[in-house]
Parts: sequence; structure tokens; C-alpha cells
Amino acid sequence: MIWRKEDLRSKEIKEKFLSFFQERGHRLVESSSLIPDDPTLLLTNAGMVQFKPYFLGELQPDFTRATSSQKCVRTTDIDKVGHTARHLTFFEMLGNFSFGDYYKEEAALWAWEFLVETLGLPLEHLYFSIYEEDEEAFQVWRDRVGVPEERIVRLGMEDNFWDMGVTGPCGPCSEIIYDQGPEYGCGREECQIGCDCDRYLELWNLVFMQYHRDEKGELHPLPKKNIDTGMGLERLAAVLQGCPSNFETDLIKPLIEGMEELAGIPYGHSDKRDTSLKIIADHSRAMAFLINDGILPSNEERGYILRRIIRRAVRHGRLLGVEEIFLPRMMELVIELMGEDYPDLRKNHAFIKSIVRSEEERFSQTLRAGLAYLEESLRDLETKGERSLSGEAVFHLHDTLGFPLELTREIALEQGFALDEQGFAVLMEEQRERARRARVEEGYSVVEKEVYLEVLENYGETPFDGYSLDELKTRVVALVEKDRVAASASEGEEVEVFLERTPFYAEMGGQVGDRGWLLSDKVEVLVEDTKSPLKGLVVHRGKIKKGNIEVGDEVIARVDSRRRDSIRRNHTATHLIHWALRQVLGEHAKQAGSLVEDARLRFDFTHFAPMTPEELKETEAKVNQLIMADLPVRAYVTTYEYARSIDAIALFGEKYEEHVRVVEVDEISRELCGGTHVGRTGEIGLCLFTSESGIGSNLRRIEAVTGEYAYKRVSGYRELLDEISRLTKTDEARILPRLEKMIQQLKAFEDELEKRSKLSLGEALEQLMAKAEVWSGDQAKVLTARKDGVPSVQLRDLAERTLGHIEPGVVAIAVAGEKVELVVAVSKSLLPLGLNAVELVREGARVLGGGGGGRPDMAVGGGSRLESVDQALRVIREKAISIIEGKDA
RNA sequence: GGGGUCGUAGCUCAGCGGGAGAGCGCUGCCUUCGCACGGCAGAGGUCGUGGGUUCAAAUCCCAUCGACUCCA
Repeated sequence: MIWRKEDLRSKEIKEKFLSFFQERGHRLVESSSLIPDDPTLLLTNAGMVQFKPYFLGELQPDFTRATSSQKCVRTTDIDKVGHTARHLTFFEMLGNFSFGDYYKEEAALWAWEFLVETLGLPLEHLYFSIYEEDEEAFQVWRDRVGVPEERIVRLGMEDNFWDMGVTGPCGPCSEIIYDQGPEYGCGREECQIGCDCDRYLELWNLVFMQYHRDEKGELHPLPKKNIDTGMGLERLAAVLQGCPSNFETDLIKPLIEGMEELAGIPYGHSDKRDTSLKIIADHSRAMAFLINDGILPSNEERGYILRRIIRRAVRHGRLLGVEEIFLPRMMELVIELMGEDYPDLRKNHAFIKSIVRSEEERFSQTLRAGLAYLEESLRDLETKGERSLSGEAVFHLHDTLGFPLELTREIALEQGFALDEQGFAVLMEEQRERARRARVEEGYSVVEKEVYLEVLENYGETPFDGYSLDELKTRVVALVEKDRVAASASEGEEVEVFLERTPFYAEMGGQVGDRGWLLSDKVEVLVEDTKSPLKGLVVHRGKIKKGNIEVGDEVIARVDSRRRDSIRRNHTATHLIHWALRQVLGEHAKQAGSLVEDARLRFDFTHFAPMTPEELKETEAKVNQLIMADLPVRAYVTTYEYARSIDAIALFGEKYEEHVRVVEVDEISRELCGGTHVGRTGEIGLCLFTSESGIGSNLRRIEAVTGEYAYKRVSGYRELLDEISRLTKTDEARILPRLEKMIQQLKAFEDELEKRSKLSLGEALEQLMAKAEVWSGDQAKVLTARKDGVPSVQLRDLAERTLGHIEPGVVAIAVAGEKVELVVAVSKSLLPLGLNAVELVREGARVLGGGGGGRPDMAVGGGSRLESVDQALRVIREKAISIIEGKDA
């Protein structure tokens, strides 16, 4: 039976929850972006994600209790969405958190108070699960909260022990479960709490973080214990609103209704159709929020998750018989429904719709191409009398054409074909294996890592002074040669040098490592690259040009400052480009990677279409305006918290320390960045874009040059122009009309030439007839001739026309130039005699040391033995005559 | 990061070592009061780009650029 208190709108539920915990000393923290700061996570999939650094002890919050309603996307159970009452890809997670503050007792008491006393959930529907070994939790629930013993259930590691991965904080958890009644169950006898069906709904999970698990898997008690709880808003709303599933709540129902109208299909009449409606409603929410947070459909990482969600939704739209583009309409509904709580949605409204539309259109294309291939394959099978589509074909559809497996299966079955899904699975696994193998080969080898670790442990981190200095006096603290620690190294050897402190910038954040020299009275080392294999450790790789080096030596470390200056220019220019792109294209144009070298820079960013020439021009112009404005560039170190509060651009997916470096260009651009920069933008001189290209769907790349490299380029252009105007014998301003005219003339000449060559073909024919050898039999003639200077494209024509003069007969013409070309034409009427142009031309070509081929009535060939032309013609002639006579006789 | 497929006329594509083609679209003419349909004629191509192999490359090989797609 469905218990129902009153219709509590989900908005009110959320407010009640948040104010409940605010009243109990919790800081209200806003939902963070779906793109987490944490590089180990693709998406924000739980309420605690933004608090993870606090739990790990990496950052200290200025509060110890927090509460939030966090938007989350979770796709691990995407296949279950629409089939169960409770699975969603997008949901809002209500949570309260304690960072070393209160623990189990308060967490449990408040949870009870909120559910039972504030919301009035009836006890007879509630169960409390605990980790089987967690006596403390048992006592809290029974003795402190007053839960009857029979409503407390003990579950194992699988269900009630929580961790963040292999190592790190972890602990038992306790779930509050809502029993929806047997009619929601699977009906099996063994159905009980923990069952996979919809009867026992896990409503609220309280995690008691009390251990730290080390690399060996051992548990150590944490000095400061934490609480992390999470309750799905949709599930709670479903319970409170008396809904059989999440989909009937006021959070989702309007979307289902919208889709009912779009498809003209009523909800609640067919399980299959209901599933599609549910999937579309759920996925619509997810895609709107993902795009809203700046993710674009792509073929990798989070963009790929978004793409899959959109495509699944489209697919189910088609299943419901909606053939036209419908997702943009769904986006409107999502925004209408949730825009009040998430005002960004309204702001990005047009953008979200356009992205969804273009992805839906693109997918329609994919479907069409796949369908064509599939139907053809099935027809082939039909004619061969087979009834099963091969694993290769299914894989090809999926892998290359992006055609979903379920769709292949469905269409094949419809037409009475089976498919080899096992074969498909094998191929799929191979592909996965390939990708995994390729992944391991990155980074430093184990041996290298160990050496570096040894150095780091013995000598500590290398302080970097390169922001202000290009040169300083320092001491060699360690040397590594051929992956082994060494005490000294001598002339001619490759060596890795570790210094007490250094002005050399190690490759990081897309900026290449510095080059330069290590100098003293006794040694000269050319540093070819600088890297940082371990955090804080700088290794100078180079070659000893002169003398010997020893640990303990005093050296002057001097960076190649001309190269460094070029790098500075490019790095600051990169920030300017990032800013300008966002101005011109919109906020969605985010950095997706960059490379800063001395000779050029490369900037990758998210954008959904190739940039137009106008956009490129405008962006480049904006960058150069900033350069001419000669703005000051400042860099300073501050706390991560503060940097975020002033909206410094951080790269998503990067991990930041508590203290971060901020690089500002005047009041315009502000980014977290560890790189080296110019002091004022004017130093960049000039920034020229050299290319814009696509590097994946919705990923673009701009390459540019600055400073002396830009100057060199411009001066190269000028030389090119000079050269062109010299060649075209005109001045710069008139080059274009001049060239247009020349091209026009050329075209006219070509047309004229073709006309004339048709005429001259007649001439050639006459000349050829004049010196041709003609053999006349009763039934046919054989003509052979050599006629040099005929272009290959006309040779066939000439042969055909010659044949016209002697019909019926055989014509063989040879053209000698650099090589010899041969053509043989045979009247079609003579083919029954056994004459074959291909055979004849091959006989001749063999003499010339070549080969040939074609059709029985017209064949070409050739060879390189110029001296044998006459012999080749003779061979063909004799062969042809003998066949004709042979048949005559 | 690792794979796969595709780049041929304005569009959709066939051809996959020896004549660069089809359908739609376009232009003109015939038919019609006019349009659609139909008939006839025609324009339109560096076969993505650059190398190589070959007597011969749209076709095979390599590189490169672009589009699509799967896996991580």
C-alpha cells in the first residue's frame, strides 16, 4: 500500500532538508559543477565529491559541518534506467557532512528526526541497515535513537562498507530503507532487504568515515572521523508524493507529459513505451545539465558520456515513432521545470538547445548510414541462404558506423536473422585490450621512477627561482647516469643533474622545459631538457661538453634566456587567446590542452564547429589589441579558496594544491598557472595565427607564433609576395586581378587546344595511314604503324578512328617517347574469330619489357625497350594474321 | 592515448589496376494556355593533397589533411 502524507513539492522538500541542517550549525554549500576538480573522476556522481579534499585532509575548510543539494550524473547503471523505479542518470543528492566534528550518534539522531518527526514518515515502513560488524551503529540506532531491534538489519561488506577506491578513507555505513510494500517487490520468496527489486528503497545512506586504508589493505583508525550522507531527492519525493517511481514525481512527470504530447503516446499503457518515455525524461535532464556545465558531445571522456546519453534518448524517441527532431523541445521543458533552481540553465538556454539539436541531427546521419549497411548485409545473407549476421559485421556496425548493438539486434530479428553476439563480444574485448595495452606505455619506467624517488628522499625538492631569475649560483646535489646514481661524470657523457636550487623551468602545464648551461671553472654542461619526474624534483638532462662534474660542485646555472623569452611570449599569448576565444565564440570555448614552445604555441579548446575566417580574424585582432595595449601581467601565490572566489580560470580535471599561483593580465584574464610569463603584454610584439583545425568532435586547435617567430613569418610573406609580383611582372596591388586574368586565359587556351587537337587527330590519322603497313585478307585487314608524339590520352581515340577506316580489322599503334606505349583495337565483329586485343597487346609489350591489358576490343600496354618498337609491332601483326588465317582455313 | 571507416559532378553515391559514371539537381530546346510529368540536348570533375610502385593509378602502398566512429 502506498502511504502518503500530503503533496509536498520537491522544492519544499529540498528547502526543509537544507534548513533543517542549517539550523543545526551546517554551512549551506552550493552545488558544485558536474565537472569535478578531481582528475580521478569523470563526473560529479555524489554529494561528497566537492568535499573530498577535506575528507582526505588535503585542504582545511573554514567550517566543520556542511549541507548541500548536489546535482549528480551517474551512468554506471544507465541500462537500468527506465526499467526500475529508482535508477536515474541525473539526480539531486541531499547531504549533510561532518569534517571531524559530530559522528554516528548525531548523524543517526538527525536522520531519524528529519524523516520521522519533520516529514512524518511512518516507522512501520522504515528499516535501518548496518554493517554487520558495526556494533557501535547498532547501539546508536537501538539505544540512542530508539529503533526497535527487529527493524535493524545487518548486511555485509558488499552493501554497507564504503570506500573511495583501493586506498584512502573508508568506513562502515548505515542505510535507511523505505519498504514500499510487497506489491513493488519481485515476488520471490527470498526477497528481502538488499534485494535488487524495487520493494526496499535505499533512501538515505549515512557513511561513517573512520578508517584509512593503506596500500597493504590494512585499516587504521582516523584521528578525525567524518560523516558523509546522501539522500536522493527524487526518491524522497517519490515516497512523500506517494509515487510508484521517481518518474511520477513533480521533478520528472512534466517531462514525461511533454514527451507524451510530442509522441502522441499516452503513459501507462505499455511497459515498453513507458520505458522509452522514462528514459527520454531522465536523459533530457542529464544532457541539459551536462551541457550547462560546459560539456560538449565528443568521442572521448565526459563528452562521450554526454553523447551516449543524447543518442540513447534519440533512439528511444524513434522507438516511440517520433521521426523529427524533438530533443530541443525537451530542453525547453527541462529549463522551464528547473530554471528557477538553476538560473544558469535559463542563461544558456539557446546554447543548450543548439548543441542538442546538432547532436541529434548528426546521430540521424549515423543511423542512416548504419541502416544502409545493415540492410545490404542482410540482403547478401538472404541470397547466400544464411540466417546469421557475423560478429564482424555487427562489430563493424558498432565500431565504425556507431550503430547501436540493440538496434542491429532488433532489426535483424525483425527480418528473421540471428546475430553472432559472441563473436561481437570477442572483437569488443580485443578492442578494449588494445586500448588498455596502449595506456600502460606512458610515463616513466619503474627503474627511472625508483632512482628519482631515491634522489628525492635524500635531497628533497628542488626550489625553483626561475620566475625572477635566468641565472644563479648553485650546487650539484646529485647526478644520475644511465638510470643510476653517480658521484661524478665526465666529458662527452649524457648526464642528469640535480641542483640545490634552479632557474630552469621543468616541463609542466604544457610549457616545455628550459634549455641552457651549467658552468664552472672545470665543467660545461649543455642542458637539453628539464623535466619533473616527481612532484617538486627537477632533473636537468644534458651532455657534458667540457671537463668533469662531481656531486658538490658549485656551478652557475644559466637558462638560455633568448629561448626562455620566446616561451614567455607564447605562454602569455596563450592566455590572451583563451580570453579572446571566449569573447568571440562564447563561454563554452574552454581550454582543453595546450603546448607552449619557443617557436610556436598550440591551443586546444572546446567548440562545436570549425571557426569561420571572420571569427579567426576577430580573435586574432583581439589578441593583438591586448598586446598593443601593453597591459601589465601579474603573478602571485594565494590559496585555492581565494583563487576560486575571484573566478580564476582553473582547468577542470587538474588537481590543485592548497596554494596556487594565479597569473593575471591586467583586469582581463585570470588563470591558475605555474608557467613563466612576460611582464607586460607589449613584449609579445605580435601574435599570428598559423592554423585552425579539428582534433576530434567539438575540439578545435589553434596554432600561433609570436615575437621574433611572428616577425620572421611576416617577413617571409613579404619575400613571397615580392617573388610573386616579380614572376607575374606586376606590382603587389595588382597581383590578384593579374592572376585571375592569367587563369582565365589558361582555361581559354586549354579549350582551344582541345578543339585543335581534335582537328589534328585527323591530320595524325592521315600521316599514320600514309606510313602504315596494311595486310589485307579476305575477311579483315591488319594495320600496324608507329606514330610518335601522340599524347596518351588521344592514343585510344586515334586507334578507334583508324579502325573505322579499315573495318573490319585490327589496328596496332606504337608511340615511342621516354617509354613505349602500345594500343591495339579489334573490330567487335572479329571477336568470334578468337582475336583478342588484350592478348595481342601483351605479346607486343613482352617484347618491350612491359605488360598491358584492357578489354577484348581495346587494350593498351607498353614497355621501356625503345629499340624494339618495330619488332613489337611485327609480333602483333604476325599473331593477328595467323589467327585470321587460321580461322580462314 | 589506441584502433576502424570514408574523402569521385552542386547533392547522394557506384566504380576499386587498363574507356570517370548513375540518380537527383542545374541550363537550353520539344511537349503544354501555364505548371508538374515526359522527351531531347548540354554544362559541370586537380577522383582531398603530396610522394611511391607499374608500360598504365580514381583504383595498390606510404605520408598528410579533413569528416565520421568505437575503445580507454
